[in-house]
Amino acid sequence: MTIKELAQELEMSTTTVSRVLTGQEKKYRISEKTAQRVREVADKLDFAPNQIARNLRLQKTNTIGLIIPDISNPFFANLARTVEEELRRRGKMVLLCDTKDDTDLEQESMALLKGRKVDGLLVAPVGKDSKHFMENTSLPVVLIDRYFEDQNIPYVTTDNFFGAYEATSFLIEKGHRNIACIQGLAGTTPNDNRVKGYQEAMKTHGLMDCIKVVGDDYSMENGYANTKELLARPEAPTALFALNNQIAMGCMKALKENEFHIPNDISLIAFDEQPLFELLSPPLTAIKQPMETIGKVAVEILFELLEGKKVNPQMLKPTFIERASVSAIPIKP
Amino acid sequence: MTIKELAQELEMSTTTVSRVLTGQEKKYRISEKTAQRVREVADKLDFAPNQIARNLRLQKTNTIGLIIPDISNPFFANLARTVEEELRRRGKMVLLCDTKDDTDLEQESMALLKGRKVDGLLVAPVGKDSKHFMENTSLPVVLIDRYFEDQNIPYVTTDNFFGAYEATSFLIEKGHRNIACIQGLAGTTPNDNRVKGYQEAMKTHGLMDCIKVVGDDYSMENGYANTKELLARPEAPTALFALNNQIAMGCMKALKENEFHIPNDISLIAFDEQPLFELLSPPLTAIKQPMETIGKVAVEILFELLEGKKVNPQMLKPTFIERASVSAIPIKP
DNA sequence: TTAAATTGCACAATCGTTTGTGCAAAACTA
DNA sequence: TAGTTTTGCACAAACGATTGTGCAATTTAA
Repeated sequence: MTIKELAQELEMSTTTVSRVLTGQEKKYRISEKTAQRVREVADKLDFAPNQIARNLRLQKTNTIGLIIPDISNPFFANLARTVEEELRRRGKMVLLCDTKDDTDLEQESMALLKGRKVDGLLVAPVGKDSKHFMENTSLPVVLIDRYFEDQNIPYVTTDNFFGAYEATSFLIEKGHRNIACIQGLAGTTPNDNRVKGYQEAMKTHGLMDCIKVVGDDYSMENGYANTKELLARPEAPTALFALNNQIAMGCMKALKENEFHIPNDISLIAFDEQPLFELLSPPLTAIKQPMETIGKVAVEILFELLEGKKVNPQMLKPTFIERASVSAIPIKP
Repeated sequence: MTIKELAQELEMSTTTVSRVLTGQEKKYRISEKTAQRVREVADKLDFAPNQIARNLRLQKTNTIGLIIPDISNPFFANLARTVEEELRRRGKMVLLCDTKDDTDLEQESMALLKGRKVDGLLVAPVGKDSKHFMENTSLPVVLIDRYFEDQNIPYVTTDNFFGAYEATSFLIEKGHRNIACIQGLAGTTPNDNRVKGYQEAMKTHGLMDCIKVVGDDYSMENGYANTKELLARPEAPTALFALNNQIAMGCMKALKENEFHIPNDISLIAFDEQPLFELLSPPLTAIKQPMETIGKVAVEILFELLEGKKVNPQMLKPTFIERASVSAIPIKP
């Protein structure tokens, strides 16, 4: 059913029908009687305007593209959830693209979404390459989680430095000295800031020489392989700091295989929280990123961008969740 | 840049340009020389046709709506992942709707997506109410996970009866008699079939009188509360069968609080697998649904529907993953 | 050389809306 | 009553693509 057919049914012009249905009856002086009748009949025939045609005419799709590296990672799944909710609340829908941590796919996704004339883009970039972000200046973009320091694209992220600093300090205060940090993708801002937080905490406590950063990927495999390698060293660390949830899972798998028990044989802290962490034996100490807030703020910023306002990047504080995966060890003299 | 401008640049009609760009040059006898030139210039100015306009003209959006109850549940997140991947491979994009287990939101989502003229719908329905599915007969729909027996809508699902039967039998063979089943939303097909599988296994083994089904929701809270209640009974069960991952998590939380140790004090099996289950102490025995296959098959069926073919519902076999959360107990005489 | 067939492209309608503008009829003013 | 203002609605042109059809120009056939 088109507006034309509806107009025919009503024996009036599409113009009038359209104006009533878009709530512009007063602006164009449609009589209340006519307006009533239009609404009534439209309702009865449950007419809904063709969005495609509207989009074409209005040059606006009320659609936002959401590009994330891996929706099966609870971190991003949670993000997607709040983003979808917020956008829907504001009358927009979301086109989802999963880039599988692949820069090419990310680039392709951006092109596809741009071709579909989305009103804006919410991107948790893979992070290694940023040039395609600069080529698409016409489209409002807000970055989430990972961002680019050398570029002027608004972003929302966790204060990764702070979180890592706090966690590392906690380990040190518990008496740990030999703390290994297993990192994710080097070169991406969250990773690098977490590493910096770790390093800074070590330095502050005079443990400059103990700094040990290994790994190169946000994956379980990376956590697994590097933990294995660390355990094989003559001076195995007394504590591990895994820079994301996947890595932490790899750590746990390796520890389990080698029969290293947490926290007696070794301590573990993970960046990123996950519901099951609480239920592990022992429960896993973690740094929780404020996912809900991140999603909400990202949408807010995007809307400000759409309204042509100036916006500022946002850095949100994470929460340190102390659980039983860290043991106190006597400080060696 | 519109096709009109491009045509002006080339000094020819939009007709010709369009025909070349849509690969119909032979059909309409455009000379190879002209075609070449069009492609060249289009490429140089990197022209991309406005999808909205195409959509309107072609009455087709190359977009599929994906409606799921909760993207933050790993089960659905994994589903979303494979669905997105498959659809992209076939040139479609996905509009995501999270219904938060709310029938009203589900209904609203369907209306929104229909208004946006998606080519088809992939829905993991909340499951309590199905009338809105019947009202939208015009749109190809494939149901995932939950479906409606009294209606003729194609679906893809796990063989829930089989999975539950197998798991329950396993417990019985290990010597368990007092096995409690904590269910999800009664009235939804997956739940009911799982319950039936449990019941059938009990009956087959002469344990008709031991059947104990409690609970009413696919949530952690439900698992938690009912476990607490079960433990408080004079005859606490020796094994729990949690009908999904969330419920299982609730069980574990309650068991932990009451200092019931798995598997010595009580055994636990979960319907649904999750990466972390393997890393628990002890690792959790689970029934794994073939998410990848489910996603792929759902997309396949949807495409057959789009091509106007007849399709059949699909029921896929789950995999039983035996781990250490079940203990053998001596059989009482 | 002329008629017929083929080649190469353009005109204009269409998809379903929204909206600037125009024009009667009704209401008001003097 | 004649002129002015207000009211109520419709015409037709966009938005940017695709496509059935028509019509010259060229090639082929006779």
